[in-house]
Amino acid sequence: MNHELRPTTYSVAQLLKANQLRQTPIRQQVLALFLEYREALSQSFLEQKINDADRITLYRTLRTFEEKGLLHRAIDGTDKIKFALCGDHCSPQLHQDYHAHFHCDSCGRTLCLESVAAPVAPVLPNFQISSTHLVIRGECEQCGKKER
Amino acid sequence: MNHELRPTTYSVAQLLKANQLRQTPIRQQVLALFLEYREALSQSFLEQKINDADRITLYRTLRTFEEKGLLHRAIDGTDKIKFALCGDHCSPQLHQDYHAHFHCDSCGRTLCLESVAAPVAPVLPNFQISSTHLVIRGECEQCGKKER
DNA sequence: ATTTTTATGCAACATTGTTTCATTTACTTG
DNA sequence: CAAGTAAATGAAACAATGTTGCATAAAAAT
Repeated sequence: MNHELRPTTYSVAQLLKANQLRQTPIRQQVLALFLEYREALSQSFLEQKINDADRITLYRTLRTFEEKGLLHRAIDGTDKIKFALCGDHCSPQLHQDYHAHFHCDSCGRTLCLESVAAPVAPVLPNFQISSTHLVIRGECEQCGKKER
Repeated sequence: MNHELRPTTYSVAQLLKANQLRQTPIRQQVLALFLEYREALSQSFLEQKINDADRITLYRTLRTFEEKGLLHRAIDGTDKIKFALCGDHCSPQLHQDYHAHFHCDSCGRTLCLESVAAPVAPVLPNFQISSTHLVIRGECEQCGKKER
């Protein structure tokens, strides 16, 4: 293994290898962007960032990552599908999202609020609950500053 | 006014009138379905139920109802947009969803859990919070019964 | 009954989601 | 390190959904 790689690249390669995924340019770039932004990203955002990426490839890359337990869908209340890096508690079988997601109605970004836990599932007789999600909407720090 | 109308139809007319909307067959049928089901409905569902409805008309009807404060979008974690009847606390200016939404991964229905309140917005410094949404996913009562 | 206002449905187009298949590329093995 | 193998990619093609402009039809107002 090449030990001269930069930390980010190193992590990307590590992540791919750990999930038995091939090291391809597209996958590396996609993962690098998720590591860089650390927030939920949409496919259209990735298309803009990686200009030599075919949208079909991107589509499949995201689903492959999801299947492997590397990414999960972030519910943010918009009609756009977004993915976020999974924590260690996610696996191919089960995606668990213990934190809340904040969606900024101004800039459209979706942030993972690691510090805000989604509430424990309330008791619902005869309902089988598999997950709960807390979505918070409003205006983020950055957008609030801009307006002043 | 025709006082021979059935209760449901009566409510529909009332609701349209109260929101300064014209009494048209499509609008009446759409509203009647929301009153009948009392859960979040997608456009495709409505298209199936009202077979003489043009999808563009339905599209605009839903948005018009939303603007008027009659319907709001229900966040259920799927990529499909769903609308639900607003409570009295909604207005054209502000849609407020105080209750949780339950999405059944088996039948795809989205129920408004009037008894489960969405948590109060947590404190997030420098974030302007406009709404919080609690989404619960799993298997509903009906689907659970079927499997046994 | 007539006018005015609004809703409807068609046409048209953009965007997104999704599959199939031939080609290329990454990994494996000798 | 040179095949061979398995998998990823990109092109094509199509479905579904989102969205607007405009002529016509229908509802409300007069």
